[in-house]
Amino acid sequence: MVPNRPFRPEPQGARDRLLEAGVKLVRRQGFAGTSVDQLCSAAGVTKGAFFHHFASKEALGVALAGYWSTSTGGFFAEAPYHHHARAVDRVLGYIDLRIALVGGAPEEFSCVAGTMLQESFRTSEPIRRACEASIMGNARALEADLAEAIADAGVTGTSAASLARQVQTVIQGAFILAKSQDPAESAATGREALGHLRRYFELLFNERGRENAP
Amino acid sequence: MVPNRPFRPEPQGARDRLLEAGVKLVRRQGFAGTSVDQLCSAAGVTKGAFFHHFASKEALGVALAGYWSTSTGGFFAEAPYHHHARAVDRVLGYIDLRIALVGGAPEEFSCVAGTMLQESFRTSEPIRRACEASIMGNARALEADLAEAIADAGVTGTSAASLARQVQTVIQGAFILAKSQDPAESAATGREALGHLRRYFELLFNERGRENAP
DNA sequence: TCGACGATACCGACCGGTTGGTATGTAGGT
DNA sequence: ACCTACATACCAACCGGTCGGTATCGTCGA
Repeated sequence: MVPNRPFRPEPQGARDRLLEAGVKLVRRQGFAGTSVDQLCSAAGVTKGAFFHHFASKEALGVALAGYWSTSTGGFFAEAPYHHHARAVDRVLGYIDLRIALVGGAPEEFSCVAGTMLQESFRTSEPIRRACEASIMGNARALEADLAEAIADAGVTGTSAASLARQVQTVIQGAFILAKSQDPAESAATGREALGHLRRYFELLFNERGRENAP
Repeated sequence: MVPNRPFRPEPQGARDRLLEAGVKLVRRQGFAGTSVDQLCSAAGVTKGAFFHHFASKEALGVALAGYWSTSTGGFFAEAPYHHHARAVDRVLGYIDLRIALVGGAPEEFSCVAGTMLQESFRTSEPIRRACEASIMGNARALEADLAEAIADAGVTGTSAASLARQVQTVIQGAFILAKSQDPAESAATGREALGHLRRYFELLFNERGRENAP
C-alpha cells in the first residue's frame, strides 16, 4: 500500500525497528502467523525490548496499524496529484498513483491494515478498531475531491463518503486477487482491478475524453 | 460467501465435520489463528481422526478450499438468476443475489478462500493454488453471461474474463471493508460496495432504465 | 454359515519444540 | 538517586504431529 521508501532513514530505536519489521512480516505471513520471536530477530532486538515497548503482541498490532496509517498518510499527502485544477483529475490522479504503486510481489504493495483485519476482526476488538481507523482515514483523504467532482458532474444517488469507501474496497480486493495469482502475474492482476475502478469513475463523472481501458 | 444452508444435513463422517468446522473457524479467526485442537473439538472429533483424514494442517487448508468451492459453486449453479432472458439481467441478477447474501456478521458471509489467501499466499503454495482455483472458478461461472452482455452492449476495452475478475475483486474488498466496521454496520457496508459494482455494470452496459443507487 | 482377514475409521496419550509473556538485571543519561 | 532502554534467563501453556491401539466393516475361502 505504500511504496518502497528509498530515502526513509533506517529506524534507530527498538520500537521503530519492531514496527518496520511488523510491516514486512505481517504483509508476508499475516499477524497470527508472525511470532514475537520472529519480530524480534527481524528487528535485531531482544524479547525484553519488545515487551518494554509493547504490553502485548496485540498492542503491537494496534500500534502497527497506527504506524501504517501515519506513513501511508504522509506519503499520499505529499503526492503531486493534488495539483490538478479539476477535482475529477485529482481523483483519477490518485487512482493512477495507486496503480503505479502496484508492482513486484504482493508483500511489497499490499496493505497491513487489510491483512490484519482479515484474521483479527473478531479476535481482537482493539486491532479491528485501529485498522478501521487506518482504512477509513485513508478514504477520508479523498472525500473533499470526490465531493467536488460529484458536484461538478452532477452525479446523483451516492455520496463522496460512499465513493471513498469504494476506492478502498477495490484496493483491498485488488490485493487479494493479486495474492491469489502466481507472483509473476500478481501485480498485473492488481492493476487491472484498479483500472476498472478508474473506468467506473470515468463513467460516473462523464469523462469520455480519456479512454483508459483496463 | 455462501449463505446459511438450512437444509444441508449435518455431516456424518469426521472428515466432513472437520471441513464444516474449518469453514466456521477460519472465517472467524483465520487459518493460522485456528489450531488443530480447536478444529477437532469444534467438529467433535479427536486428533487421531484429524490426522487420519489429513496428512497435515496444510492439507486440511487445501481440502477446505476445495470443499468451499464445491459448496458455493453448487449453490450458485442452482440459483434462479440464470433464467433471465437477457445476459445483462443475468449478470445483474448475480450481483443482486450476492447483495442479498450479505447479512449478519462478516463471519457468516465472508469468503474462506479470500481469508486463507491473505495469510497463506506466501507461506503455503498449495493453499495459494487451491484458493486461486476457488476464486477463479467462481469467476468463470459468470464469464459466458458477461461475454454475451459485452457483445450485446458493444462494450470495448475489456473482456469477459477481466470483468469476471472484477466481480471477485469487489466481493473480496467488500468483505474486508465489512470486517473493518462495527458488527452492526458491517453488512450494510458490504452491500454498499456491491451496489457500486452493480452501478459500474449498469453504466458499462448502458442500463439507464433501472437506476439503482448504492 | 461361519470365522479369519485386511482395510478403514477413529481414539487419546504422548512428544519435542514454540508460543506469548514475565522476572530480574544492567548500562547510561540526567 | 532515579528513570529509560534495553538484555538474559526462564516459564507454563499450547502447537502440530506421532504412535500404538481398538471397533467395525465387507469379503472370501472352507
